[in-house]
Amino acid sequence: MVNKEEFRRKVIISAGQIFSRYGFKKTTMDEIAKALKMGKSSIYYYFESKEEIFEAVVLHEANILRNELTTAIKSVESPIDKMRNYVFVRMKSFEKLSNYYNAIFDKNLDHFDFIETIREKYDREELAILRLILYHGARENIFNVANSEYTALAIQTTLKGLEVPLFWKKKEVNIENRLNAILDVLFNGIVKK
Amino acid sequence: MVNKEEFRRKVIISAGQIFSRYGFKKTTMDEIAKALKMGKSSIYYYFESKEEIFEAVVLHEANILRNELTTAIKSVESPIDKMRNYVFVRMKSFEKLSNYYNAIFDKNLDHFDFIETIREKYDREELAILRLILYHGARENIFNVANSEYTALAIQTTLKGLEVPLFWKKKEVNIENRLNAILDVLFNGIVKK
DNA sequence: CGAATTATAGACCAGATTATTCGAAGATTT
DNA sequence: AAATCTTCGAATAATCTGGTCTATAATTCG
Repeated sequence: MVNKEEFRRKVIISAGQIFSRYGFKKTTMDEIAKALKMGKSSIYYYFESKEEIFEAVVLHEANILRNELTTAIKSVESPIDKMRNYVFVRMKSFEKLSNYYNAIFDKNLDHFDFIETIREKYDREELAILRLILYHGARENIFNVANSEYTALAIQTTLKGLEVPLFWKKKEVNIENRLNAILDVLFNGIVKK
Repeated sequence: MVNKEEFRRKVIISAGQIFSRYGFKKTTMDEIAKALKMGKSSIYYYFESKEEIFEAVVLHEANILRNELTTAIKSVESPIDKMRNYVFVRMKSFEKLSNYYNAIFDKNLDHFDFIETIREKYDREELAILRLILYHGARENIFNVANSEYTALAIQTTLKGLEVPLFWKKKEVNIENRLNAILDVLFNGIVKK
C-alpha cells in the first residue's frame, strides 16, 4: 500500500456501509475484512480496534452531513427556502444515520464518549447556522424574530423531538408529512404578515 | 393466551420484521423475544426452534406475495397493464424478500430444503400466471405469441436474471429503470404492430 | 376451593462466534 | 540482501447464543 491514509479511507467507506446497515454490534470484523478482500487480521495493521473504525466512520459521516447542509442552504436564496432545505436535509440524513445511534444504544456500550463530543459540537454548529438563517431572514424583512438565539434553540428542540421516532425506528412514521406540518407552523408564526 | 395459533401469528409477524432486516443468522432469539416483550424461553413453548420460526415466516411471506400478485393483475384490464403490474409487484416484493435469501446463503445452511420446495412451487405458479396473461393477450389480439409456454419461460428467465443483483445487494442497482427497459423491449417485441 | 393444565421466565449450558494477538512469511524499499 | 512494510493463518480468551430444565404464576375445570 502506497499510502496508509488512503487505505484507512477505504476501510472507513466500506465499513461505514456495513455499520449503517447492521449497526455496531452485528457488524463483524470478518465482514469488514471480506468486503475489502483482505484477511481479518490485516485490518489491525491500520486500526487499533473495531471501535476505532466505528469512531472514524461516525466522524466521517458527520463531516459529510455538515457539507450537505451547507450546500443545501447555499443552493437557494430566500431565507424561507434556506430554512426549509436545511430542515429537510438534516432530517433525511438523520434517518440514514439513525442506524449508528441505534447501534450504540444496542446494549451497554456507554463508553462511546466520542459520540457525545461530536453531538455537542454538532449542536453548537447547528445553532449557529440556524441563527444565521434567522438573522438574514430578519435582515431582509422576511422573518419576524425577536431573539434569534432563543428562536434558533426552539427550532432545534423541535427537530430533536422529531428524531425520537427515528430512534425507536417505527417504520410507520411519515417524517415527510410531519416535517411539512412543522415547517408550516414555523413559517406562519414567523413570517411577517 | 387464549389461542395458541394466534400467538404463533404474532411471533411470525414480529420475527418476520427482524429477519427481513438482519437476516437469519444475525437475528437472535433474544431479539425476537424482546420484540414480543417475553422471555426467550417462552417462545420455545410455541416453536421448536429458530429455524421453525424462520420457515413459518418465509411461508407466510410467500403467501402475502401470492396475494399481492393476484390483486395486482386483477386491478387492471389490459394484458399489457397486467403484465406490467405483475412484473413490478414481483420485483418490488422480491427486493423486500431478498434479505431472507441473503440470510440463507449466509454460510453453510444448506439444510433449508423447504426453501427449495417453496421456490419450485412458486415457479410453477408464476409460469401459470404468466401463461394466462400471455394467453389472454393473444386472445384479445394484443399479444403476438407463438407458444405461450416458452414465452412465459423466457420472461421468467429474464426476471430471474434481474434478481441476481438483488442477491449481491449492490445498492446502486436501479431496478426500476432496468425493469422499464426490459418491459419496453418485451412489449415492443411482442405487441402487434 | 384445589387439583390439573397451560404459560412464562430465570438460571444454566455446551458449543459457536468473535475481537484481538502473534509470529511467520511475502513484498517492497534501501 | 538487509531492513522495513504489509498480509494473513492460526490460536485464544471472552462473549454470545440457541436451546433445555425447572420453578412458579396464571388459568381452567371438576
